[in-house]
Amino acid sequence: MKASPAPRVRPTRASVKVVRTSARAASAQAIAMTPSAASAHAIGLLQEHSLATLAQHELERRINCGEIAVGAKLNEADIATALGISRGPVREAFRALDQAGLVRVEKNRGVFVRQVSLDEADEIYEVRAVLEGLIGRLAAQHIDAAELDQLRAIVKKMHAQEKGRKVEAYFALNLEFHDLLARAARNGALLANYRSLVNQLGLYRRATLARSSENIQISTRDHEAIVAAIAARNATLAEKLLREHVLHSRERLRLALAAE
Amino acid sequence: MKASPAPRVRPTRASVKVVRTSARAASAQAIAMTPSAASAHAIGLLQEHSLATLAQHELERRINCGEIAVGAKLNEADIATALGISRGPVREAFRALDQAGLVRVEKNRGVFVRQVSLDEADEIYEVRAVLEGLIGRLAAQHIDAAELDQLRAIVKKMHAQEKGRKVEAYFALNLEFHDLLARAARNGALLANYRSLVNQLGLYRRATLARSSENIQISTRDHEAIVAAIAARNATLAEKLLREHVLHSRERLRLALAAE
DNA sequence: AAATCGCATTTTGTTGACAATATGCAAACC
DNA sequence: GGTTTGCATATTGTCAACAAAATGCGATTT
Repeated sequence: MKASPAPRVRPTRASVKVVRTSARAASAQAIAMTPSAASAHAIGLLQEHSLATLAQHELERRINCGEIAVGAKLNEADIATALGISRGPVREAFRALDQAGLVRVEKNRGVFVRQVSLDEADEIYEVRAVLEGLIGRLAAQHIDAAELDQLRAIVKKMHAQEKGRKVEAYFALNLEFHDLLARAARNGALLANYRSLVNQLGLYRRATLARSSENIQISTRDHEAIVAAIAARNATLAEKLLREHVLHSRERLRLALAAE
Repeated sequence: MKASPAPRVRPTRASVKVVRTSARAASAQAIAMTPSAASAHAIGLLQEHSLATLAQHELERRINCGEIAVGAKLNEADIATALGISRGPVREAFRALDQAGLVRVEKNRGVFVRQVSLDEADEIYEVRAVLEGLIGRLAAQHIDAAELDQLRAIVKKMHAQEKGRKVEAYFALNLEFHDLLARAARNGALLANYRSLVNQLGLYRRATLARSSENIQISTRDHEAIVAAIAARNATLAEKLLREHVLHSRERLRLALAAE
């Protein structure tokens, strides 16, 4: 389910009609119910998440962290009982995940975690490169000081990891770096498409292997140059650097596979 | 969750096991069942489409052609009875459409055809511009002679429409032109993302109005230059022209709205 | 008269049951 | 021996009923 942060107009019955979550929370505060931040958060979760979206996110998590193997078959009944729900919401989650490119649904046969071949990964990387270029261009124009600081902090942490062999930690930092940049571009459609591609790239069967062989030092140098270009508000350079950075990543991935 | 440990490659009974649809169809031909093309197509449809995907495509069609208004509420029960099915498949279709960005699902309130604001349309156009640029670059490299001919035929038809006021026909040709180009790029991820964006742009509330005020002559000149660049295998020029073509379209859309 | 409250109705969320299809094994057949 | 055929099982597709929430209207209160 999408975020739909905005309008929510619904003009009917303006008197009784509340703007829902926000107005509801506001009135609760006005009456001094003072719900703890925790319970308020829980209420928000229940209001926003149906069992279907819950199942969707949980499956997404398990697929991304490798808990569910690529290519594995997802049994409706098993998943339903594992999550303590019925098959209906699980099926709905499957449809969303299929559209997101994380699983493929074969009628009367089942749903399988999508396999991304090397060729497909190449294709995805090529699209990601131009999107990332656009991210660089827009981020250079729209990023604010706080975000720039966060960017620098992430690069600093990357340096700290450089010597240690904590590849997983570096990988997480890398994701954080690029997602922060994508948000700083201030373009919702771009952000959604970027995240979708990254999600699908996570499916590439040997991604784990690739992580370990990625040349962290080079990658970190890339990141430093990118931050510098964005801090200097040089949109053209940021675009170029980010696009090339993605293509370099693809090249490193290819070399790592060839070296096997 | 049982986790289905193994990828379940299904190696068992290699003799009987078929690779499904393809092998099935092949064996049918081998036995000289010779099903008529029509019935073979029907069988394929039934094998591939569940009621959920059927509902999804039907709703997509009705939304795209304006039969279902932007912002309209989609009532589960109504749609189910209208399609002659139950609510389950309809709900599954909703999840897929939500993920595709065509509708938004609000828990306990219903699903609504997504409203795309002018700002959002701008954002989508900006993403589409870089994707279309990549399409131009790749199409210049990979397009074959038959596709080039089709491209030229479409442009020719556009010229024929130029004088007539058949805006709808021109609009359809325009879609066909760009989709053909997107296919010629030979990149599945790019094609999927491109189509998703175009689909969402179709939701822009005044798209119909914009079509009529779009300067057809300029647009057709753009198309001719694009075809020329691609025929000359000039990837760099094709990329530039297509990106600018999209941005010009956005500009025309903006002007048409401002003139209201 | 305006706002609030309560209740009937409508609509969505979830579930369990049933039907249709595919899968896997064993017997039969050449 | 290898292939086909039939049947038991498992899994998916669809449906209808139930539960929960929201909506809309009218009564009540101030």
